[in-house]
Amino acid sequence: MLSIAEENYIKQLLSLSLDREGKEGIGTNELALNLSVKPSTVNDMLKKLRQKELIDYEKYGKIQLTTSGRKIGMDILRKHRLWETFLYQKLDFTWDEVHEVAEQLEHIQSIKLIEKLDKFLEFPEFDPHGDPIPNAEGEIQILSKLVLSDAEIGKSYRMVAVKDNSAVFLNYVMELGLGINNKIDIISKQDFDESMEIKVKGDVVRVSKKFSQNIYVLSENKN
Amino acid sequence: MLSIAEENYIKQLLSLSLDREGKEGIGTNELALNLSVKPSTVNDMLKKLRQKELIDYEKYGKIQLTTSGRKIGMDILRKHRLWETFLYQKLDFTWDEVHEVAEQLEHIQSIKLIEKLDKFLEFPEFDPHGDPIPNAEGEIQILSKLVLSDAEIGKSYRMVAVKDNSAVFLNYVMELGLGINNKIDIISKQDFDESMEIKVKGDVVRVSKKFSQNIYVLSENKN
DNA sequence: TAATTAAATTAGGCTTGTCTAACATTTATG
DNA sequence: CATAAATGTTAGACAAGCCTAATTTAATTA
Repeated sequence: MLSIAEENYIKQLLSLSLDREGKEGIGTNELALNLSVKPSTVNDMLKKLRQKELIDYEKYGKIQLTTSGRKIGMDILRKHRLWETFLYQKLDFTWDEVHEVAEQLEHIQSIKLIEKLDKFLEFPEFDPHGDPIPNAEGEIQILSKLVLSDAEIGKSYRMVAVKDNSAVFLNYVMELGLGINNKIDIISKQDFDESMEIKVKGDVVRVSKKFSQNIYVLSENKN
Repeated sequence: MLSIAEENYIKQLLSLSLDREGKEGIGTNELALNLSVKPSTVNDMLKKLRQKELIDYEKYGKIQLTTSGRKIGMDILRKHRLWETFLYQKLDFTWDEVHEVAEQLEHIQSIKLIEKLDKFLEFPEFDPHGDPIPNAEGEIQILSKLVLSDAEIGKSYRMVAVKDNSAVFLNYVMELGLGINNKIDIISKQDFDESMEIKVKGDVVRVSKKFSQNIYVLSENKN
């Protein structure tokens, strides 16, 4: 069982390696900066994590998660994103409030809790920020979400999250009858102002660029 | 902000003082036993808690929570019992599984979280063990729950929890149309086998002693 | 490539929360 | 009421995680 501190190092390593798509390894200073601790502290922890075979790392070298380190990181990320989804969907937290609390909740140790939470939330695929939730095996959906404004004419998508979380925006979204998991067909796009016509529940509506940039969708088409 | 260790000491002190209805204070050894640490460790912590004015305590004397210590303890107890209720009611944990996980969840720091959780659960008054949930002011309902078998003929009660949590029992409870918050009128009691007739939703049914000993109720009568 | 800058490491120290072992005080009992 | 037993306290040690200051290694650039 890892301590909260250890979990936070692993999580941050995973997050940094996801950002850079696993190219080159991560440095001590960089990790220190992201965790708001001093490099010397990171150095101590690196030795411990290497000892536990959670990272590959040698003196003055770059840091990389091992397979088991990565799995643990994914589990934490999964918990974080499931809790964010819970706070957002069930407790009416706003988009920007969820992160801080999820930072604490992600360290609760109980496999059963996460399984049951996942079920309670009806197995969500994306968190309220539109980021994919890893499955229990620590795998992340290959399909990555995109912004509605980048959608292609004639194709179908599924709304998975919103970017803007203001009341005005959410009200507008609701008025259009749009919600999480709704299907959206792209009817046409205007080159002039980049507005687009979309079909939602049988109705065709025109939305502005500003609007479509704040909706995350997932492609429903064969890949 | 208290550490998790500090919170656990306060919580245990509160729990012990509630058990003995606040008579004499609590001893170092006793506390150590309950927290699974050594008396010397407790002694160190006592000095710190006194420093923070959370306990009244002097060398070789007994320990008592101060008003602010008690308030903090009540807040933790409130969180613990709300989380237990959540796990039980929303995530389908069983009666005996909730405690362990709630021990962790009770230390999450977010007033908003607890307020929203309370609302989500529709302001429950009792946890799945039938223990009262302190309100946001750290007050506990004066009305204490009792076992249905101790109810008085002619009076009305409200079901607040079950003691037995087996599937067979819960099924039986459901078959009778009985659920949390349902009103129960006590019609009669048999001296021979201590079975009783109760009225639930207009229907009068007879239940055994074994049954009535596993239902917690709250008196609905004037006090 | 030599010198400078940046990055990483080491050494030593601090706090928290724990321990063991020794000592002090209270309480209970013969 | 004196002493044994129980309870409580102190001293000193240790691991985890953090720090600062000094040092070493690697990377950049003049």
